[in-house]
Amino acid sequence: MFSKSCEYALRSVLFITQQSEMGKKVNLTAISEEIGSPIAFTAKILQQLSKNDIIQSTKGPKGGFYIEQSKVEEIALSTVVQIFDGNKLYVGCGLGLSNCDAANPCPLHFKFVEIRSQLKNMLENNTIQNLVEDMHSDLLWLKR
Amino acid sequence: MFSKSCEYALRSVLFITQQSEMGKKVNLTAISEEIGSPIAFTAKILQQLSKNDIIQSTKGPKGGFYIEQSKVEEIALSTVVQIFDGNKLYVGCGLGLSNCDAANPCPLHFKFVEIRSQLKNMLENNTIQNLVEDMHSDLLWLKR
DNA sequence: TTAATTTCGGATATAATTATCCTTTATTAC
DNA sequence: GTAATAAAGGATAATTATATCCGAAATTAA
Repeated sequence: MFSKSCEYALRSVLFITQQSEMGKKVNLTAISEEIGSPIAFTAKILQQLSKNDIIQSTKGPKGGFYIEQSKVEEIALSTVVQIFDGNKLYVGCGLGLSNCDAANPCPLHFKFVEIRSQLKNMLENNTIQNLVEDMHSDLLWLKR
Repeated sequence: MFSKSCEYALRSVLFITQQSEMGKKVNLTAISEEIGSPIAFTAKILQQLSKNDIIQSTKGPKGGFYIEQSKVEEIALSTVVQIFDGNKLYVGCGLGLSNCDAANPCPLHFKFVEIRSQLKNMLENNTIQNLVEDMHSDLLWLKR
């Protein structure tokens, strides 16, 4: 459904948010261990998240990654997904036809439209905050 | 959503079905031209479909691919998707966590479960026949 | 039997994704 | 200022998905 990059990004963001809420910065090593992702690859993901202004970072000792509360409240999951996977997930034809749309639908068109719009809505209507709220009951689930 | 292989497979099956209903076999060249797919790659897809007993084939002049009416009526889209993409589409955690399930859910778990089950149901509850019925009004949509 | 047509199957090539390695830059503490 | 820590960024490697090529096998028609 999502690319590995996107999955790692979402998990990283959730972990960073959890730690930021406790006033803690986290470094690359801690993140990749916590979310069970390859460390060097995760570094690239975090760079992307940082460049796209989802998370913040500071270099040097006591440095690491963190996220501002305003971002936590404002940023939807769709924003993160967009950065890594674009909009291919909920845009385009289920059969891969480039000229398929409502006016000229392939046989699967309308069946897909509803499912995709639900997925889109889910990602657009849930902020990072919404997810982290659900996390508090169980802190173990980020490990793979 | 689906892999290229899976998309080509679904489109091939639809075209073959359409032609089989008119009593015609179709060869590789015709299929790849009709559905707009790379010819040699499509050959591999058709081999897979044939080995998995979705479609039939005969070699030699006047040979080609066709599909039995019983298959058209019985085979669900999920069967084709399963062959090429396995069940990764509607199974497993949205965040890629291996130990995520209803008993130990990640934050996205229940939000994904419903969307995925809809997708699963859509693929399981629609036979090739169902799709081809929708095709008759417009024969052009398979071209990409 | 020969030639033409068509699928089958193995080997290989290309592209995209995932992943690693290493050097540079910034920051902190001493 | 030196050493340690940590992110940033460039180069490269490994893996998977996508795609091509070519010869073999089967079938048909003449």
